Amino acid sequence: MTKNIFLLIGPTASGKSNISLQLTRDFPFEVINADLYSVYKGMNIGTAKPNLDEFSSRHYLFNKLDPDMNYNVSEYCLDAIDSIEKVFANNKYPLITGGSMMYIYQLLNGLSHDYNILDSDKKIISYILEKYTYPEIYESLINVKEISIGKINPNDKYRIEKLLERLISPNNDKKKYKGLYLNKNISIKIIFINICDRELLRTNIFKRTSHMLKSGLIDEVENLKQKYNLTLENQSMKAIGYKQVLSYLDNNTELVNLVNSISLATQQLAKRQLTWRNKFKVDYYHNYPELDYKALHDFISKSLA
RNA sequence: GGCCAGGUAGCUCAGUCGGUAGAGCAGAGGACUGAAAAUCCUCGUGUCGGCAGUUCGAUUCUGUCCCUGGCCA
Repeated sequence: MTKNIFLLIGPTASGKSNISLQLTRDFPFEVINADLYSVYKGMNIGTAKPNLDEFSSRHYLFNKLDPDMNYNVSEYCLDAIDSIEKVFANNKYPLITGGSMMYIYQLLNGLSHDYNILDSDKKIISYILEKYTYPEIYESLINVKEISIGKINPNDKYRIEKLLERLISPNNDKKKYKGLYLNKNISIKIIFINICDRELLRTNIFKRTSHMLKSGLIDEVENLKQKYNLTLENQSMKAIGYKQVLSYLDNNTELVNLVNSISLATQQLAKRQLTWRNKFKVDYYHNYPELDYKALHDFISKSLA
């Protein structure tokens, strides 16, 4: 028997959660979260986390970590595989839902290396980063055969730092996780929520942001900050909504500016998430704002037949 | 009403010693292997407030009018 896995992916604020709630009522699905920040406990308003009680089935990888913990793609892939196996063991189909596109992409396509960064390595890296400019480091890495510089731009500080980590870390050549696509027994169907009206999405993001603030986002952040002693340095606090509220609490700027800065960052995120559609083998486009549920329902019924 | 400062890209502003102009932000498109809600790449024609004058040529100088802000009455 072929094992079916469905992915419901798309930009933030496009309605993924509602659709997935509806789908768990109509199909034998169990939802596996693919939103990085919904993995964290207590981050509810700002991540627009669905009300988990409403799922008519079990759900996975929500509220798994405390907000002072770290997470990464590698851990996510292992957790997601584990969850997928549990869903199949339960005779249901996994519905992987979320917008952390790189996590989803690597879950499908695999990770090529296994490496761990030691604290002593981090010190070396930060020393290098202080001493040289990014283009200088880039130049020095071009001919290093252990790593591939690929399409990385000399100004891309994030990726250059990652290259250094990979180079300096031990065990950096073992195959680690090969990706769902290499498993011949499973059939993957990708449903992508495509945005046909960006302007409307923008309006709705602004409304949603205002609503989040009315619903107590500031209190949510303040409570988490106190409970876990969080700062902008914590991985969880890099989330849109959370980082802006943290600096709002520090600087006491106007509330209007807070709404605007969160909305803007969210809109820009949505655009980047949309661009990922170029890299996925999409089986079905669910068009926003129409979101024709009947057509989606038919597509899934056919896929399961 | 008088004086001063401004009116240049959707926004904030540079600039042109006279040869029709460029940054940041916004916006559009794109890339994406471990902190990715991150990071980075590409894309700039706009009556340079209106009209007139000087000039081969004015967004730039001059005059005048309009608008905005400030100060003084």
